[in-house]
Order: sequence, then structure tokens, then C-alpha cells
Amino acid sequence: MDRKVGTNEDVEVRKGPWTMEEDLILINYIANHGDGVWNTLARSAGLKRTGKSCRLRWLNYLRPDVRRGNITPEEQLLIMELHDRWGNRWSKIAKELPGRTDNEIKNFWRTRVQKKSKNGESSEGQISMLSDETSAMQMEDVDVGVSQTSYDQGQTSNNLDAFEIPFEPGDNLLSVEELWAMQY
DNA sequence: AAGAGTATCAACCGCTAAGCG
DNA sequence: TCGCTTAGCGGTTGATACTCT
Repeated sequence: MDRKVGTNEDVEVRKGPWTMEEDLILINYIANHGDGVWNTLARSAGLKRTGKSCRLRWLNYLRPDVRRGNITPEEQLLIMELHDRWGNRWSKIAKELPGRTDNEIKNFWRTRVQKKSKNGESSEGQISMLSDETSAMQMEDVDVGVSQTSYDQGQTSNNLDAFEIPFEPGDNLLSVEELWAMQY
């Protein structure tokens, strides 16, 4: 998975899944210096990633206020409603769902909602989809992460706590290590 | 038990907008 | 005003886990 792409000059750019080490570097750097100017940040932190990649990783995954785990029925309803109003404006929709990322909502919509509506259901049918989706979700709430990747299994329920502590410089380091230890 | 098919999600790509000199 | 850089967005892809036959 250590593919190296774009080897113009002597700059190597890593792609693909992030390693624990990279996560820690990014988290610690942002904790100490703050985020923004992602290309500079990536270089200064010593990460062989594009600024774009760092930004995405931070916003969708490492940010302390990112909520992980199943989308609740309430959130589903809200997503339906907002998508109805705004269409595929995922970032805008995400702003109305604290802790949820545009990527997460987009994935949810494409894999759950769109799939259902493809199966002969109109957009009105999306509401009826919600009802069985909701019951399915409620079951998933009990049987946490059964249908998710092993990676995700470590992030649901109890492990969310690791992200819910206030984000002070450096003090979430252990949580991330714990998270990774549980994931791998 | 094994292979095929399906579902899920992290990450990348391409494009546009915004900011700045 | 123009051109460059960076941020942000939405669409798409690839890897992996899960389910079915």
C-alpha cells in the first residue's frame, strides 16, 4: 500500500490509506500549529502527502468533533429533507449535521438511499425507504458495526469516546494511539 | 469450504471559487 | 485586471469486509 506516485523531481507523494504514524504527525502538527495552508502544513510536518490529502484526512477523520458510527433515524430524516431542498450540496447538508462530514453523508446517500430509490422507488418512496431503513438502523445500533469493516468496528460505540474529549494541543495523542491499537 | 457477488467507506481526481500580489 | 495559488466541493474509484450460493 505504499504506492509512490508523481515522482517528479525528488518529491515523492504518498497515496492510499493513511498510516497511524502519519495520523499522529498530522494531529500533533495541527495541535501545535493549527490548520490551514495545507500544502505548507504537509511540507512542514514532514508528511509526504499533498495538502489536499491532509485536509481531507483531517476534516473527514481526525478532527476531534467528527462523529462516527451509524447515522441515526433523526439524521436520516434530516438528510432526506435537506437533500430535497438543496440537492447534492453535501457540504451544506453536512453543516446542518454536527459532527458528520460531507463525505459520510454522500456515501450514506449513495449506498443507502440512492440504491433503494433505484429499486423502483420514487423520491417519494424515499420516505418509505426510511421506515425500513430506520428499523434496520435501529437493529444496527444494537449489533454495532456488524456489517462494517474491521477498521470501522473499532470506531463505533465505545471508541467514539476517544474523539469526544476536548481538543487541546497534544492531549488527544493517546486517544489516537488507542484508537489505532484497537483498529489494527 | 470456496468462489462470486454485493455493500460500504476511505481516499483520490477534476473542477471551480476565492484570495492575494 | 490578470495570473497564480490554495481551499473546497462533488463525483468517482478501489480496497476490503460481508453475504450468498
